Amino acid sequence: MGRAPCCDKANVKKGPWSPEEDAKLKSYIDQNGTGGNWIALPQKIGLKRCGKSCRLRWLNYLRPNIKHGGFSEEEDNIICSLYISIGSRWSIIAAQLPGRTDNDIKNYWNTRLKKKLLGKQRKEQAAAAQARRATSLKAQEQLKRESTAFEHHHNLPHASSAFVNQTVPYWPEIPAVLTVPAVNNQSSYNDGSHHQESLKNLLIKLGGRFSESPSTTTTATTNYPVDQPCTVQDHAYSFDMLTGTYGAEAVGPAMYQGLENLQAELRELIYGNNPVLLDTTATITTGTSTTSVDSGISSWESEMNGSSLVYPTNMVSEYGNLYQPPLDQDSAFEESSYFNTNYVNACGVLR
DNA sequence: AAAGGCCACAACCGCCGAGCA
DNA sequence: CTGCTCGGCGGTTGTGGCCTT
Repeated sequence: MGRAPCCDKANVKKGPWSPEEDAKLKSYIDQNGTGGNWIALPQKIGLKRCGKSCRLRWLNYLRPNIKHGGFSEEEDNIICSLYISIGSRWSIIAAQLPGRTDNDIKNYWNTRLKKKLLGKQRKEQAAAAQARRATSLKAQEQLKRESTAFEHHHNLPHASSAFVNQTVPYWPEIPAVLTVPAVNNQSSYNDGSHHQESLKNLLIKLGGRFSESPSTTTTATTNYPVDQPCTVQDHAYSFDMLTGTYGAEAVGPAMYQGLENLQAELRELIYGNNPVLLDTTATITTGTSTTSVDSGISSWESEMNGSSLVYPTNMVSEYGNLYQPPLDQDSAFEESSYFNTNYVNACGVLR
């Protein structure tokens, strides 16, 4: 048995509000306030409306100082930035924009901002795909040359190594988690998992694809998912995402020596113009190897101030996942004045 | 000029959590 | 502790106006 309806559905009017209804509601609330009981309010003033409908009408339309339409660039940026940080918490986002309602912002996001982001994303996707094809081809050729030289040096029959015949990608998958800063004074939303989920959802909505592996948990060190297709980790390589170098236990590091350009290109490709991925604060575990690097808030902040936040679909899909800075970054962020000062330019992508 | 498609926005629906008896 | 009510929220739908063909 379901819950009792909030009102008698048969006797309430639905659909657009008439000016008379608006006037009745507004006049009553102006004089008496809501009385703390929206459900009873429509009966008091003789409106055949559901109490929730009255509340919504008041909050979204009749309330004083409500702004409609005409979002400024700054408002765009704030919405975008906060959405990336906290997800679809429209009421919180609305609280940062005086005169705007959560419904307004939600509509604006769904009808315009999201499309703007997608349009930009597609452009970047096309460019990145082109770059990746070129890089991949180059790497394949180099690998072939190295392999041939290796075989020749060790007097091995050509292409006898199973390694050569495997369809191993030239770079590892990126861990499936990523942490973004919390909004100041919104403690209920300061848990890292929520941020990860929000951003993950955003990227999925924008066309990305994520592994649902256990690595989506909030941990500073992440193992690659075991259910992924053949990846570098499967072959016991370690790969420093930041320097592009392979670990000592790697099976075939020599095959990658001399590929400095490739490393740089991969770094550019993977991290690209990406504020989070560019953050050089990862602890990345590839198989059995863990690579720790510097951590800090400042890099996130600086990147947030100057970079596109769009994650090209192909990067998300091809590399599977994003990486997560150490967890304690979240709490450090809560103590910073990040959102009081630094969120505005985060969406340069919109321009 | 008319029809169909698209878009923006208002409003509704249903779930959830807080507060209270 | 439990169950109920209400407010709040986010997702979804309906509708009217504008644009394109």
